[in-house]
Amino acid sequence: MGIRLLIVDDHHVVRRGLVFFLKTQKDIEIVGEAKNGREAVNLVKQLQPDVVLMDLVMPEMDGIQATREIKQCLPKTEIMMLTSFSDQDHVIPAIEAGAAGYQLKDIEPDELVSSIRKLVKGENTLHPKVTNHLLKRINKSEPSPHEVHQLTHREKDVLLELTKGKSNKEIASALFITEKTVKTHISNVFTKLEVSDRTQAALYAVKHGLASH
Amino acid sequence: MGIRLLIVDDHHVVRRGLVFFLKTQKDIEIVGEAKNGREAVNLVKQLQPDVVLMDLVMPEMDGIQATREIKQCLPKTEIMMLTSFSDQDHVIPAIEAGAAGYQLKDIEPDELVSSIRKLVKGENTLHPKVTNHLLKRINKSEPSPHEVHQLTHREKDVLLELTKGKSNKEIASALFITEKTVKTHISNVFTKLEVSDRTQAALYAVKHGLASH
DNA sequence: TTTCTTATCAGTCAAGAGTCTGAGTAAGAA
DNA sequence: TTCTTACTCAGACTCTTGACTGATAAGAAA
Repeated sequence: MGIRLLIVDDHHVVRRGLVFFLKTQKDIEIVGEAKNGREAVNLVKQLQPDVVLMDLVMPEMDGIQATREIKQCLPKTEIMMLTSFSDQDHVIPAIEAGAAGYQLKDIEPDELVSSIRKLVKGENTLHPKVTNHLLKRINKSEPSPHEVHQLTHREKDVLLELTKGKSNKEIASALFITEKTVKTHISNVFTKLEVSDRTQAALYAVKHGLASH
Repeated sequence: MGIRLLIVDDHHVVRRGLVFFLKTQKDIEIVGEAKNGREAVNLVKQLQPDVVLMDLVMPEMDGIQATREIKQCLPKTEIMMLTSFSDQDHVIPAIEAGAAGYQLKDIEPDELVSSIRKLVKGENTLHPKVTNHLLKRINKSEPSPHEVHQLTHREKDVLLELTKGKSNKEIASALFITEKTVKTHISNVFTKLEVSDRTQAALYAVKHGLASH
């Protein structure tokens, strides 16, 4: 019996490439392809593959959210992240969402295959860079870069305007409130995000995908 | 005689995928692979391929710079950009650098092949989204988003520190100059980038890939 | 040589940013 | 009802920013 695999990537050429290569492996059976997270979730429910090869950044729904939903419905499905991002801000949420593997796209194809095989045996395979981040994370036991989610609705509104490069006065008139109120919200945002000025807040926001980078 | 093709992409799986697929095409001969711009330039000089399939974002040297250098040495080499970025800030410089084709990675593989064939016949093939940008660009004839390149070396240094969220004082001690000098540089950066404060400058920098986003 | 560019620094000044304290209102939870 | 949270606003105060003017020195280009 082969490994039933679902491929998820928004780029057609990448999917086609993976299919072409993985088809040469006798013990792997590609049961389907999806071009975004939403499609992936639906197809997983329908096809119940053993392993999902999941891209991270995709339109409609990203790989993190898709992983979360898949692990909720069908927790025995193994998710292997395959992406080009190796920074903490992508790695940690992916692992937290339930990905059992995390490989970078510069991986040797042969290694990719062997890590897929390890995955079904219950072994987790992470790229060295990724492992590094995890260790750092555990050692420091950071409060997690999720402060954005602790922002209130209004604070997010203000932050969004801020990331457009607007001044307090401009934000005030955009949201129909006074400059004083804007200042209050912004101060709160700063403490929640643990930054000390608007530039840092704006950079934080675009880095963590809050703004329309 | 087949089309001699060089594949340039920093992701191994992408390269492998393209090779696997393109090998099925009888009139295409893959003469080599490169994993960054610098390798690409060297290999082009050595192998003299007809067409280069070029990724945009790569370590060491990006696709734009590589295209520029290749077109300078061997102008008859046709460059096809194959990337996932369809925004103006990537498209325009690529075209200006001398790329004759620009396709997105979500292209149908068959279409990719046919656009490669068109390329050697001298026909330019651009993705519809890309064409759109070009038309807009011509109509508006914008001053071009290239102000970054007009920055002096020192101004770039300062801007880089700025995009780390540092204050003028912090930038000053990081670069071993006074705060006054930092202010001077920053003011110059603002006028060149046509922004009015540091937040906008920082956002501009990360958007245009100057910082280590 | 002269001119231009770049990098350095200073002084002044107005405006903006950010903090702190305090306070009123509305909605929802306990 | 009471308590809490979110949103709103104000005054006072400090510090940072950014513009403007002007100056010096080194090096490249004309």
